[in-house]
Amino acid sequence: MTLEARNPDNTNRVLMQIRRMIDSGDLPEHPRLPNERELSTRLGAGRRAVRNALEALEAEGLIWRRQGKGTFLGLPPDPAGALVAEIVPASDPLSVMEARLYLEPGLAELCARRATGEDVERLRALADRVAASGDADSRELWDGALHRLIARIADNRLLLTAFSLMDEVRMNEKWQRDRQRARSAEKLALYARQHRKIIEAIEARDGPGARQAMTDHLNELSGNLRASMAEDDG
Amino acid sequence: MTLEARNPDNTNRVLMQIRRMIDSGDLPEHPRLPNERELSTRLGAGRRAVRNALEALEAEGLIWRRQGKGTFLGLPPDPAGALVAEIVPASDPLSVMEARLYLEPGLAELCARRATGEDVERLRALADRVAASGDADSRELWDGALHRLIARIADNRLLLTAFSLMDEVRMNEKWQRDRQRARSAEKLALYARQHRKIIEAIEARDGPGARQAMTDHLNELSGNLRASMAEDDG
DNA sequence: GGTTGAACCAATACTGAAATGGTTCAGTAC
DNA sequence: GTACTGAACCATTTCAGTATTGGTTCAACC
Repeated sequence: MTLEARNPDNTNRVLMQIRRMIDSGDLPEHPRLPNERELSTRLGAGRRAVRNALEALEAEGLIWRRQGKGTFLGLPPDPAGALVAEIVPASDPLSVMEARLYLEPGLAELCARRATGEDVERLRALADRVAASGDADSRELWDGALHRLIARIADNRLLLTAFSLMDEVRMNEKWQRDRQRARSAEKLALYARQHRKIIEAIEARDGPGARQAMTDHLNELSGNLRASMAEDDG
Repeated sequence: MTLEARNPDNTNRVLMQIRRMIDSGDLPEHPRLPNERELSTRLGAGRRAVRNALEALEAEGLIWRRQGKGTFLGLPPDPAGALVAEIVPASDPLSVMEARLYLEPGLAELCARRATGEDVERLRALADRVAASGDADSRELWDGALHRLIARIADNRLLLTAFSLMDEVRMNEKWQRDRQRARSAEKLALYARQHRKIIEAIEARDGPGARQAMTDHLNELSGNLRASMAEDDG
């Protein structure tokens, strides 16, 4: 045998193909990528080439992998998440939004103090994915990853756990997730601008600016949530 | 057949027998009791009688039961405790103080918005207790109660859970509790003034003022902590 | 150097049987 | 009616065995 064994730049070819898969977002089981063996056969490359490509994507913070589990889009879950889920209190959408308003601006401020250049690159990559996402599911995925990365970069274990607490509740309350979805292209463009502004302040090490930008962003989300709830009541 | 079906006070007899088992402590797998069916046959009673006895013991807090799991001596495991246990080794006094600085000012602001006249009275009573305490232990106790009440009045379950988490971690960091103790009468007087200022802002429904007053207070505590740590290093 | 294919390792998920507390019901004895 | 027994069934959890998946190593090929 010894079919084709040479494809000098297969790693890069596969990398770009997987990048396209991520961009288009058409995955059989959405947040999860096909396993390495299947990617290998489907893309006509060795498993080594596939793994090289995945390693690059993981370094960029676009995917995460776990032995025995699989490869997934976004950021890895907080290790304390399982424990956190045990104590999440029941909350209504408005109080969850209130908690976000009181937690995340502070996290953005700390993030601005502590982010490295590499961190900023990752934040940008995630913000780009939010903007490039065609469907609401992908947007939600990447938006969640962006906010979580800010919380992680803030680098305070207790505050990160508090964030996870809030995030768990938010994820569990599926009934109201639709409400937080942008209803128009204008809103989407606004969110993209707000994300950019937050990241720019972080890059400039402007803590108060990052805090303010995050506050503005969440106030916008909060307003939309209230409007959507009032709409249903009326 | 229909052997003995009457044992008019079987529940009580079984209850006492199980009590003896617990007292003597000779259980095959120690913290765990034999399952209900086995107890039933071994003690010559119906399962109903055994369950009645176990219900009484559970109400007393001597045992706890979980479907599919078993019956065990002592109190049920506390999920929050497990979370705290995981966070404590990964956190140092400064990061806990940082979390306080990012959580409590917001709680004070919410508190100012939501406190009733009765709430303010209770806050004042606690602040008086702090000021009147003669020893460091009781000061710590009442000071903790004051800050916790502010968090409760803020009336957001998520933020309250986050605060409780932080509070428990703080309590668990025994190695550094001495450091946070005021070292002089001047400091004590300053803390008393700061507490008063926080409560006055809350009473005046001045959210930003309460936030600022709490920030000032925590910054003072933070400065003392740093000074005490630098002292030990030098 | 990079690539391929194959095998093996280690962590995780999955499946099905068994164990366990929770519940209901008919029957029995007082 | 009240209390107890026995049996059946339900819901949750555990456990053991299997399959899946990423992680690693190796020989061979260009």
